[in-house]
Amino acid sequence: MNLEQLGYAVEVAKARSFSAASKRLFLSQSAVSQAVMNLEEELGVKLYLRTKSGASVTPEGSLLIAKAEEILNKVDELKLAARRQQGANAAEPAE
Amino acid sequence: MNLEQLGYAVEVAKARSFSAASKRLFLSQSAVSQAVMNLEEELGVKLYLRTKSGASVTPEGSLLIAKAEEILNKVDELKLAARRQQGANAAEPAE
DNA sequence: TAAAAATACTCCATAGGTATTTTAT
DNA sequence: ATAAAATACCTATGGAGTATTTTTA
Repeated sequence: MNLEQLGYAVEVAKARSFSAASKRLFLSQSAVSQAVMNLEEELGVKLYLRTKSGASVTPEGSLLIAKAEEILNKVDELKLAARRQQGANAAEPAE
Repeated sequence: MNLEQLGYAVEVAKARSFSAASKRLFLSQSAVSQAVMNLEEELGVKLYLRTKSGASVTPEGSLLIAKAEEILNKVDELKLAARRQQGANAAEPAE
């Protein structure tokens, strides 16, 4: 499992389509498909129902997608906190 | 940034040493050193003070390490939730 | 049959290993 | 001098691309 996979999975859920998600992510459809498939395989859970008109999140998937979003939010928090630390250090040269 | 890096960083913080952490993680000292250095570079924050007797978390690092642990906990939650979904599906063959 | 998704390859980036060098007591 | 960490270099794995095939409404 990795953070990219989680991000792609969340984007597919939002876009309700692999190809649409891949455009939003500036990736190929194949990259998104493979990444999400690997994630599904690793988790042992089918996250989406694939249809001609796109992809819809399965009932089992929705909980997991929600948790993936929480993780990604925490990662953003971490990055923001790091940037604040940087700034704090730069502002206090001699401590 | 990736989840392995965060895991290594947390382990180094706990072990207060790169080489000790690498043993716990069943990795080489070099792998842990490189991974954590890359993380520090990406975040722009020095997470540890390196000394002969090991590594201690910097004041700026401690907040970030705590956030890393939160992320890893959420990831564990996700994995657990996935396992529960698997079991639930297996138990309900025809729905 | 036409859209969306999956597959088959190829290439490249990077994670991790071993061996070695640098650093700090 | 020595223990810990950093660096150099190499290999293998896997992520992403293009081209193609398979699926399904």
